[in-house]
Amino acid sequence: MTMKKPTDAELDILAVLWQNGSSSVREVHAALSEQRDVVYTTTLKTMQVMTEKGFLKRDTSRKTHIYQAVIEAEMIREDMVDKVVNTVFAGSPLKLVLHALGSKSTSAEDLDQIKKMIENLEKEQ
Amino acid sequence: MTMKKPTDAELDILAVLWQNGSSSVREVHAALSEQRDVVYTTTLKTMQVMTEKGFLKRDTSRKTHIYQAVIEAEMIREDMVDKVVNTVFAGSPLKLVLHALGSKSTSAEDLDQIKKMIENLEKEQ
DNA sequence: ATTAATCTACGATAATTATCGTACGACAAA
DNA sequence: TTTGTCGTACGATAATTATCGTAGATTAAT
Repeated sequence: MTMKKPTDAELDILAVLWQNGSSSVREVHAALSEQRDVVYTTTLKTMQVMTEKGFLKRDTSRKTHIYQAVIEAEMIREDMVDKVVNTVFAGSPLKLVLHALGSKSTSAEDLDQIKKMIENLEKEQ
Repeated sequence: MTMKKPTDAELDILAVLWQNGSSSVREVHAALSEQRDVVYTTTLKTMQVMTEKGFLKRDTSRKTHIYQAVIEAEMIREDMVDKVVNTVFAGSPLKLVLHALGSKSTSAEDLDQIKKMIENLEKEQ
């Protein structure tokens, strides 16, 4: 009973729902349109398909259906990170971490949090 | 002239070539077979298509062609990490880092390296 | 020289994704 | 009540991926 993984386009829609919470197609489409060109009915259709697949569920009690993510981000993080690590980072999580720290500007607070995390990990060992 | 991104199956093949260096189809296929079930000619065909796309180039001077990756891991890291961060980590690189540190057992040496990296970043600020 | 093993070429097709257009119902405004 | 807006349903199809099977060439082994 393994949940099939969402496609690229589906992932973008899930991201919107995770970010903003349950939304109408119109709302999701507005957010998507900021990233790339897409027609309204394409978004609609994709969300309907995602509902069939079990990724989303919806409230149809009103004219404007409200969609909610069923699958949670936590459920696919592991797989996605593994894939990235095992392909473009030669299987080394360390490289991924160093890359993430290096390429993106990380705030002082964030660095603090990471240091705390490291201290905890060192205690465990 | 944007390089189109490799598909999932293609990425697996690239990973093998990045890891082991230029290889024959037979060699790549052997590595792939350890991960999942796939027929030899499928691997062959995919690698031929990848060559057409410009992801690979090959030495055909001998009977057994030797394939080499043209695209480098560095060229698509950014995009892949961005995608992961923006979808399953709510746009926060920090969350990705904490996740990577937490879920995988990180060695003391690795933690040390990260600490050094953080110190350097703090100096810069 | 046969036979067997190893490879590439390549067509075919299944499967999956991504995109749109059209139809049509509900509802509100004029 | 007619018209325009907003929404869903859904078929169709293009585009892309993924997978195999078969044919035929080359090389090695007997």
